[in-house]
Amino acid sequence: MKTATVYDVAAHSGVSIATVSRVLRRPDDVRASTRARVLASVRVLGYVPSASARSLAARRTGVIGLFFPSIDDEDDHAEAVFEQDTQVRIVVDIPDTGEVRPPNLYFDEVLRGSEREAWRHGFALMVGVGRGADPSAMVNDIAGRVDGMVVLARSVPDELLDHVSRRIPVVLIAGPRRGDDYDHVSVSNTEGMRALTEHLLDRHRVTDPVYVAGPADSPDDAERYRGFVEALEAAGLDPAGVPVLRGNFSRVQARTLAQELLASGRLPRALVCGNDQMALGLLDVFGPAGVRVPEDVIVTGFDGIEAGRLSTPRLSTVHQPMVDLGRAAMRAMLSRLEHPEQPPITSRLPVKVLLRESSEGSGIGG
Amino acid sequence: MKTATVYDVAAHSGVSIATVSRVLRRPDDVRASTRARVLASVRVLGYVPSASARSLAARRTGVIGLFFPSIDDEDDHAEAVFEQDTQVRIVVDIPDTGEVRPPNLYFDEVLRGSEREAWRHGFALMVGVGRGADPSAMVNDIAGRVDGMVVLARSVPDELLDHVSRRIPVVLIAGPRRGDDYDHVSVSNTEGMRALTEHLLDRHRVTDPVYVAGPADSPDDAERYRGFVEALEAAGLDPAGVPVLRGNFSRVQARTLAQELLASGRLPRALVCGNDQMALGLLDVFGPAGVRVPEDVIVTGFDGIEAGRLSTPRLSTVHQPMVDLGRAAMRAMLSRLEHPEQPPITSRLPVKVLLRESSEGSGIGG
DNA sequence: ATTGCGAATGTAAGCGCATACAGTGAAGGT
DNA sequence: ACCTTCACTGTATGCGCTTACATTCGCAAT
Repeated sequence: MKTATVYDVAAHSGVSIATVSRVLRRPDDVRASTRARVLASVRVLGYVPSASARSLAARRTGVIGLFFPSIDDEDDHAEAVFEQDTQVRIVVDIPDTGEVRPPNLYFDEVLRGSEREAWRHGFALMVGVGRGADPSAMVNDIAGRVDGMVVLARSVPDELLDHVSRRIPVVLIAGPRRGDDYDHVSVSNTEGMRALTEHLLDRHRVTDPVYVAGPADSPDDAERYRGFVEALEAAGLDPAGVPVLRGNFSRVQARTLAQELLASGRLPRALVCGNDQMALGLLDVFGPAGVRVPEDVIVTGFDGIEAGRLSTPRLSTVHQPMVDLGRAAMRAMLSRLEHPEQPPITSRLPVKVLLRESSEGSGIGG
Repeated sequence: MKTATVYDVAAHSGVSIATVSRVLRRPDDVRASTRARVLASVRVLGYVPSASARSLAARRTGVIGLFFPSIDDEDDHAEAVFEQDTQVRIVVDIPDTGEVRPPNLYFDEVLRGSEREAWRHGFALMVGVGRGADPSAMVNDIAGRVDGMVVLARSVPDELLDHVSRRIPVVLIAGPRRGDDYDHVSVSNTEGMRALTEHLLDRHRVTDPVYVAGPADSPDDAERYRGFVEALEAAGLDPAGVPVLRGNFSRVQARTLAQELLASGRLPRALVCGNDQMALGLLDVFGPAGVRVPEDVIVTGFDGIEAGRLSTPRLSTVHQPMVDLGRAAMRAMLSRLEHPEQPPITSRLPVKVLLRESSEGSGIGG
């Protein structure tokens, strides 16, 4: 059975294809009786309009693309599951502090926000996750299918971005600004970290904080570090005298840092981490080692991931509004599609400093 | 600047549009020198092929649709955030046991699995989340854009499903089988629950388990309950004599159940819950009330969500391979697209019983 | 130099729809 | 009775690409 087209519906209900099209797109332009007849045919024939044809004719697709970089490199362990013979396995699951699954909530939330905002405005969402070294094929593919594309962080090389942006508008989420040609949505990294650090300096009289940095090429981390430095300066401390531990945003690697720190024998009063994962990595080591948090050392993170809310002690951190990031990006895109000529807009979403037990002790109240 | 088309590229590089098309689709059919010339033009002109036109001409879109029901009805609280004046707010975040954000990890993971499998096979993914009462517009819209559609649980009414399935193949995830016309992927709910319950009955000599059920119309819960009953029967217990507490899968409501249970003064040896959320709700109440888990009462869940791995005590549960569910669904779809005539296939993914402290005590070892 | 033949390229016909424009008919005006 | 007007419907074109088929080219074999 071939799938039905406008022609089939038109023939079946005795009208022209133009009328069928009108019934679907602008029902009020068609007499009620005609409309009913056509809709009946649609039903009978199981007609679903081809979006390809429509997009081609209408010169717009009604789809927005969303492109993420990939963090979870768990990848190809997977085949085995499908060949399994038993339907149930029983496993005694011992506690461990490692990450069992990659905490990708970040993307998930951005996705959720975007998806919602897109549909609200009549757009569908197409998602792509960049894996491996060369996202260009995928990005190009998506770019050809959509009216606009939202790109996370630095998941796409500049050159490629320039290329696709000649066809469709591009909105960037987080990461650095690229030139000044794209709309850009991000969070107040600097302000958030500054506020958190100032809190430690002012309320807790910390005089020797140490910054636990992310990868050197992370623009987010750079912004956060800047906030840290600003707080130091505002408090009259010399940033040059404050040590920085170089991490890579990963929990595992942060454990190593913690061990080195313990081995060195000199613990600062506070460890300010560039993200939550690293902070959790420190906690993983300090707890068993008998180092009390926050009595012996204050630990703070950045991101506001769920795991930080469930850790012991719970993690003081700066919460980023991920869902809102997605929504804001989508709004920027919609605005851009409506007003193609408006100058690029940059928006910063506010963050929230969450003071919890890893800095405040159990007696809450900064 | 109009966006470039094949015609522009063809003119620019002095070939016909057919050759341009070949360079992009079947590069080997074109002489290397010509190919290079065309690619150069592509680059210069910023040409990105229109997927609409291609899909129309090729009679396939290269996109698979994925449709979820919505659980998070947090929805429209949201506007305020964008109007905020301050970039940072400082909040003393006191601990609470409630769910701060909806644990939608379920979908997230299915999505991740699907997305990955789709791209691996050269398909893009379009996602839709059904909100509100009438998903038909959205489903129809998606159906017109894709080569096949994966639908979660009972998010789409049968009638609509039948309609779109006349145009494209449909694969169902979880939920009940619909007729016998669709490919269907689910997990071993019954077997998993049976194995878990048998463990309690056999190893822990539980003789009076109580089942905490989900909503009466949940087919998943029904399957799980069946597993529970089978275990009882296998152990020679009469299922009719075993009480069932009716929950609704929510954590909040489960707390109420727990309180009623405490008020009644009669705690069974084990509470077997239809999902993790409810089990966590019970723990929320038992802990503060001084009821020890598992010493006073064993609590188990179902799903294997992250929160159950981070609770105190950690939750014994049956873990569903969500990512694999997504992948399996996508595989079923790809197989269907390749062999449209093959009879509908049903596949069940294995589950994993995770024994943790909410049933085993701290001295691990069943 | 011809012939033959595969490789490379061009020609042209849609794919299914939206939409500008033209046509039709009935109602209203004179 | 004739002209407008308006509401509705039909006709015809093209969106940008793929692909069957026709054509031409390069070059080895004759």
